Amino acid sequence: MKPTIVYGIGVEATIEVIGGKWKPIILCHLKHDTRRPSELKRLMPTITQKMLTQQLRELEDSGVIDRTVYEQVPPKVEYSLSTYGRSLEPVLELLCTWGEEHIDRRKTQFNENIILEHTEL
Amino acid sequence: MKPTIVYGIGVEATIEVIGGKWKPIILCHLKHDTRRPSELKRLMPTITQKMLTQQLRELEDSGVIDRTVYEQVPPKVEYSLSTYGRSLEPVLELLCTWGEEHIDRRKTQFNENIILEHTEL
DNA sequence: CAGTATCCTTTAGGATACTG
DNA sequence: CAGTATCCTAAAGGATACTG
Repeated sequence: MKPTIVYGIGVEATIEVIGGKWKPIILCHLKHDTRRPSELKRLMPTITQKMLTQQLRELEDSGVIDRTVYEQVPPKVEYSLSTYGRSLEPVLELLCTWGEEHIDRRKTQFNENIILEHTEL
Repeated sequence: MKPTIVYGIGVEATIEVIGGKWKPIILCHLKHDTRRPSELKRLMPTITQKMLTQQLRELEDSGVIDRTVYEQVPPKVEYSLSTYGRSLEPVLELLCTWGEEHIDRRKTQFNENIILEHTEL
């Protein structure tokens, strides 16, 4: 018999899947495109190799991303949202756009110096 | 001159405001209702007094919730989404519903024993 | 290029006791 | 009731070196 898990509200289950410092960012970068680890590293210059791999494994274990390995030398790997992971697209979209609007607000209301690099690789 | 802050993608700014273990849960409980600290504590039995106060302060500092103090004995305090915080409502709504659907999936696809207490106080 | 393994630091989070 | 203050632990995260 499996243990019983109790949640008080739906968002608790969401946090378990996409919570943390890096997962939402990784997922947003996979939102429209398949990405290689080296691309993700360039998109997130401050993430360490260890954290990148670790977070990608956890997202894979949760079933929201797919890992595709091309058997060649040098190795090539691609990550993408899984079929199930695509159900997160609306969530990720809102998380991104709210942040963009929040940045605008901080610029205009509070005169903060903020740069949003909308990197295209 | 204020320092320059650099973001790679919008969601990074969102995480700074609603990231962490407790903030999304607190905000979801404030999504439709004004709540007293004691109510929040009952809705989140596993949060400690310290974390509750701390997270509420941070949300207040970010400008997404309001704190209303009624000058009476015993003291009465109420927290609610601020005008600006209400811009988060669509985000919070999606975070909740995605979690609910994720729980359903885990129940039906993987036969996990999960209880979602949709507590009404 | 993609990933492991090890060790280390930081910080998020918790237990407990106390106050107006 | 709402909140502080102190101390402590666990977990998240990072630096570095190495491998197929």
